[in-house]
Amino acid sequence: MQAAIGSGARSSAPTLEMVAREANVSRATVSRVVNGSPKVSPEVARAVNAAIAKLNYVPNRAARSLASRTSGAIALVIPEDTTRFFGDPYFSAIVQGIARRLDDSEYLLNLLVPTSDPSRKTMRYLKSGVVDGALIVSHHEGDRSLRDAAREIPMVFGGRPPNVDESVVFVDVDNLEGGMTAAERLLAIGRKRIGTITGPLDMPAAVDRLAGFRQSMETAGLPADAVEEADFSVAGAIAATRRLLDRVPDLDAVFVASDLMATGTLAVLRERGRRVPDDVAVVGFDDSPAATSSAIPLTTVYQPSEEMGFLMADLLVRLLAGEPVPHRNIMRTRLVRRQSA
Amino acid sequence: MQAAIGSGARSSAPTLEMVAREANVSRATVSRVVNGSPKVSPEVARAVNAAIAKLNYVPNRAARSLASRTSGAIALVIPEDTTRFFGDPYFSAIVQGIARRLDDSEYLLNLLVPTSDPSRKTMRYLKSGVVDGALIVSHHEGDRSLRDAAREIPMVFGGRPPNVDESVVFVDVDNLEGGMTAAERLLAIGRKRIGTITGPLDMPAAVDRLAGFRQSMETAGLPADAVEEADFSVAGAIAATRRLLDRVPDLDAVFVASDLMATGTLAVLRERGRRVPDDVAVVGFDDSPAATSSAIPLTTVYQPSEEMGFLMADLLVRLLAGEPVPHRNIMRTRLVRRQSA
DNA sequence: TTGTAGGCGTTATCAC
DNA sequence: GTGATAACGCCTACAA
Repeated sequence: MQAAIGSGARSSAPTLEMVAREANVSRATVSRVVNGSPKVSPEVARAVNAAIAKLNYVPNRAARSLASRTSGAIALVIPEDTTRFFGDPYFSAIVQGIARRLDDSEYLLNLLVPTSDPSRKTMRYLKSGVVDGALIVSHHEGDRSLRDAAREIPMVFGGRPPNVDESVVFVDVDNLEGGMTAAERLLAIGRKRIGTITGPLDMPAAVDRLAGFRQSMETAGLPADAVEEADFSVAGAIAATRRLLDRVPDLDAVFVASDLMATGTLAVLRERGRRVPDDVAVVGFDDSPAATSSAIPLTTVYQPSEEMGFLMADLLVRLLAGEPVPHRNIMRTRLVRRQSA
Repeated sequence: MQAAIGSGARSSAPTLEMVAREANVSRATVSRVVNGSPKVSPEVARAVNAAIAKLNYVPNRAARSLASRTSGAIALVIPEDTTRFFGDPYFSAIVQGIARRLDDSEYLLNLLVPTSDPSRKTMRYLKSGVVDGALIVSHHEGDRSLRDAAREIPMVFGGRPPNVDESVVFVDVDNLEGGMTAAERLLAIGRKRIGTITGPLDMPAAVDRLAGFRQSMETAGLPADAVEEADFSVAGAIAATRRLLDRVPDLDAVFVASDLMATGTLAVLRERGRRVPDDVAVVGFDDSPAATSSAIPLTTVYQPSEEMGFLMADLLVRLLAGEPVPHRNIMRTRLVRRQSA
């Protein structure tokens, strides 16, 4: 379909100029049509569009970018070990949602995977104008520089960054509510000695889930001392679960802060001969594929990961279009009952 | 560190012109220094570099791209359901390797996630000059158009595409050897009724692993009829394993074509009360994190996923630099013994 | 070795 | 509404 003339096809791509000639108008007019300017007469617009179709014209991104001082690209920043990032279905879903939203926009998605010195190189990059905006997923307390950059380049965070002010836009779920939901399920089925495996406590999501858990326990008049911190990885969860069982042998339920980690917890429970949910009930978090593919289907707290990604991208696109957008975008969680609790 | 002058910082970025003035040379000379041209006297180069440092100059990508007719970007094409793609540790590792290689190059990585009509839109995009080259991972028989595009834009495939000719460059592991390795382990521990769960048989990798398996079985004088096809997903593996067990009740070993799928197989075996490896031995493929985080650590066929990604990016970068590169890049596999076989 | 000058394909600011 | 005419920032012959 593409007018592939030998090997030089790419370099001889049709230009605005050629379209203008073909339609007997000026370049300016073609530009207006291409950019959907309202002040173009219908007939002329038709003629131009015909010429565009005939020549199979596609605007040159570099030229447009140079003249307009925008890049038409958005950065997806992953300040985390890639393997862990992509290995967690939660993030996969977010990326999926982002891609889906961007698919029918003009924006390109640039993958930014800071390796060694995250902040400095990444910041330079973000400020360099290579991208018009940035999407930041997962971030620890240390990423203060990234958060501050929100004043220089439009960005949207996935998950509430620490110490937010009005200048940062983020999408998150109500992790406090999520933690309470999990604890309440465990209480509802009559468990008394309930523990929890948390995420890294320098991450707000992990802190909030724990806080929700504690709150429910307190309300129920139960101690909330059976807490072990992990790092959202399977290996970390395995170690934490072992510590927890050693310390609290009479544990009869546990809330694990991510489904992926819960698979590790299930493995340890099995190795220790504890039946799930009979001896120890387990509630996860995410409702990711890990929840259903585990040995025992997980009862878990659903969070709309894919939609969160979609919303993140949507907010950024609107931000770039100059529209005002809400700063706090909190999505709701809900319990999904399966077999583990 | 960046000379942030109010809010207009980004738009007032230093240009070649300004550097030239600062160093008392022409723009051409600065350009030469920036692009590492050999024909610049040391003193002048020093002066220019000093000016660059002083002004904190960074070349404008759009302008460079427009003038040089290259984009400085590479596309990572994922012709697959994103969730499945990112959910598989094998792909995560490849992306990791790619990012690592590209990190100390000038190239940007563009994520291309074709949603609806893969070939046409993607092809248009690739040919449009938005990227200088492309990296293609995972692909089914249908992606003929993508493969043909290799003549128009430099690309490197991860995994051997179907019906390759000399024009396509790819990185792959010796899947035939891998299949044999797996089968031989099972034979070595004395199993007689050995089956296999394959990947989608429109993927060369799946076909080759099966062929290797069959070859070893034949050599051993054993039947290779206990074969069930799956799709590299956990859910698919679970279904396939159930079919296999129903059809071949006396199965005493199974080679599963990916670790991720093997976790599904383990779950089914457990649900059917078969002990692993006592009743049924299991060998996986990949040696991904899934292999060690599963309930029973998997004996598996290691493939250097991260290195494959690194090599893919490396080959493409060299290709773009005009260097000749080998077309077939086959990496070796090896058995990793753990508990499942 | 270094400088000059033209052009890369768009957008944007003016007049008309 | 439409059309000239500058930029936008850099690369690259070609000259010097």
